[in-house]
Amino acid sequence: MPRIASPSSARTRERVLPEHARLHNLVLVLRSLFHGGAMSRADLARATGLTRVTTSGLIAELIGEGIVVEKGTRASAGPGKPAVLVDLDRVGLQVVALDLSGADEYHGALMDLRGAVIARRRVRRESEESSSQAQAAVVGLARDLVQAADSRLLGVGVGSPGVISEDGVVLEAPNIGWEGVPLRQLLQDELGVPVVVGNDANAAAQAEYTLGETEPDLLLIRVGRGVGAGLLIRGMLVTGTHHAAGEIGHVPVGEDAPDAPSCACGNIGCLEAWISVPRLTAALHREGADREAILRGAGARLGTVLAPVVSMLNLSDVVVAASPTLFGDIFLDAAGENLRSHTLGRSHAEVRMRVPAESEEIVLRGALVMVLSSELGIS
Amino acid sequence: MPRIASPSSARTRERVLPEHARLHNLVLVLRSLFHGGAMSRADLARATGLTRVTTSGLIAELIGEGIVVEKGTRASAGPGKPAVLVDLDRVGLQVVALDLSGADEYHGALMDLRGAVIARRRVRRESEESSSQAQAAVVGLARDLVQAADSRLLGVGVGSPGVISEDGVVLEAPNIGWEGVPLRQLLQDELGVPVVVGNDANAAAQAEYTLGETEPDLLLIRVGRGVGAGLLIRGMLVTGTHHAAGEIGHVPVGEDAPDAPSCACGNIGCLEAWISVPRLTAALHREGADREAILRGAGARLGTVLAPVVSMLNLSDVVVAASPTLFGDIFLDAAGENLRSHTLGRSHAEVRMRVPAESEEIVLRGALVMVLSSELGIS
DNA sequence: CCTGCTTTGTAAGGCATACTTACAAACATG
DNA sequence: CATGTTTGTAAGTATGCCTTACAAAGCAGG
Repeated sequence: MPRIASPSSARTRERVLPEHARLHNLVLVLRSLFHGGAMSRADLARATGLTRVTTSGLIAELIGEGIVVEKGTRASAGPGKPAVLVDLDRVGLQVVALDLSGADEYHGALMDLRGAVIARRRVRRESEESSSQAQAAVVGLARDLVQAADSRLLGVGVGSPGVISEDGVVLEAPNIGWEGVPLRQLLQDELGVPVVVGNDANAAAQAEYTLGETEPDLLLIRVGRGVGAGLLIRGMLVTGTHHAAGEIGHVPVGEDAPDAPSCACGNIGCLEAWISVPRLTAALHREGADREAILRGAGARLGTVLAPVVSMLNLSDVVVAASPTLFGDIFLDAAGENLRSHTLGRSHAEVRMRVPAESEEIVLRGALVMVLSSELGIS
Repeated sequence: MPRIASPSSARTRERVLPEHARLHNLVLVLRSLFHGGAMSRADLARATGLTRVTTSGLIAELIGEGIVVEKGTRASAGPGKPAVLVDLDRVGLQVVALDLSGADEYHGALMDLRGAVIARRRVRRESEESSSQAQAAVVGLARDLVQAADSRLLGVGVGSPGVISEDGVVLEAPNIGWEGVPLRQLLQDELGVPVVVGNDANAAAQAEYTLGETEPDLLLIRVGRGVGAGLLIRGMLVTGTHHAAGEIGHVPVGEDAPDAPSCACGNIGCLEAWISVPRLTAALHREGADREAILRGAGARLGTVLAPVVSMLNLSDVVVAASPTLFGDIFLDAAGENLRSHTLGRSHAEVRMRVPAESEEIVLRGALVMVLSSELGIS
């Protein structure tokens, strides 16, 4: 069962052989099926531009690999031979998804390609966990879910906080206490299935893009213990020169304000110090706190930091994935207002700020998408 | 003479046929030649991974089209049959490049592929020029230079201020008074050669990337009458949802400062109001002005605006293309200091701020690169 | 009911592309 | 001067998509 080309390998600066063309076209068929749903070979041919003959050949290969299945004939809607529907095996293929970004637990699920959860596990994080203890906990969680699979397992996807290299090495994740942990290799050796590891905010952005209906340029902000962001440009993840794209928690904002908070990093007025969940919660519990004013203020700080980014990238879609109790309409409206007032100029920029659907599961869904992308080329 | 595939057409979501593969490999050969200089067919085969046989075939086609020429045998450096060097016809192929971003003139040049200027023309802009007068002036400038070509002309590249769509329509360019001018189509109809039109800052960024030795992620800031930026991520231009990426002139910064300037757009503290050439010049000529303090202050404003962008994208290379008399070391150091102090956190970010080589000609060189990219796939 | 039309899916043969193998040409070196 | 090395090309093979042709299976109208 050869791994289908990832889209990045198609955009590469390397020579193209006939077999590469076929891989590209296979991915094209898979994408069409994933986003278009069950359809006939003839439908697929029209969707991809390939001929019926070629499409049939590709589908035959995919059926042979167990990725695509026939779904019976379509209730005929006109003249002609009735079509046989084919589709991705959305329930027969399974993926293990891990979300390591929780404040006090590791969360994982066994899912099918629809994102339906077949099994779920949570592992509490110990308060003073060592790096290797954390690794053992994550490996155990993954193994448990891999063993729960009762059908073909495509792979394991992991969304982790921190800075993560392209080959799945966690370069630094202070929240977990990791530094230079080759998590992907480690899990793959332990489990014997393909593993892909990525930053949690990046995973969430990919989930929103692939599973939702969004612009190809998409910014997703995640607020938890820290503040992180995932950014897609033309559907492609922006990783940055040192894999640290999206690390905006320590940009100072309003650092001259009288109430500017000091940050754990030593600076004053870091975005994280204004709006992270612990800091915001603490501010709200202070004596005589004006809840709405505090939330509005926090939202405004986020808007101010995002304004240059949104202007520079000409974004129109900003998603805030965070606990809705804190980051609800008050916060979001303030952020949006401030963002718009700071980006107006003569631009047509109509920035939309919104909350993602099912934000609770968004990192798990992102981990699923990462596997779909690396194993099947779907994005 | 078929137009060679642009790299963007290779990354498309369309089916791949054998001929597309060949086009891709042709581009690969051209890129290797462009960046590697004259070499033998065998060298090229090693550089691209293609076989000598295939490489010879591709080169034969390129020689047939007059894009590549043989440059004689190499002074032998070892045993074996001496190699015949081939190279892009760097002096026999010409390009017309236009820079419309000047404050009081349109500037154009006939160049060879090395960027050497063969002919140069400047057209003064009238102070109260209408849209159609400006169009006529640009068409005349282009025609003049096209007629000056004494060898094969690859095409015409235009770097223009303003917001420009992918198909070369100037959606809005307040400085020139254009709105919805289909400049690419217009010039192509008039001149009968391929034309490509792009934003001036984007052109400059492409010049720096393709002609210099930079990271694939690159931000270039242009300061003139306004402030604009060109951004490359993985060597690909970021255009934004409405083609307005890089329009950062009207992001407010330090708007609460006592000396915050008001902007023509009606807001207060727009970046452009702090650092644009006219505004900065005016500030320096004010009674009792402290030149260094003003320049440092302006630089700091730029650094503050860029900090969220640099953090979000994890950039390491920021280029400032502007008049060196105003935007020299004082300005640049202040910008860099402020940028670093606003992005430090725990990131390894070593942001380098620098001035491009030959910044006077950078838009012309960018226009050249745009033609190379669209006609030959070189980037 | 039957013929004709439409659509689906497959089979056979052709074209394009890159690869492998083989070889001639030209030069350096011992 | 023979040998080995490198370059560049020729001939044949493998892969992949295309075009053309056709069987299968249904609807529609006479």
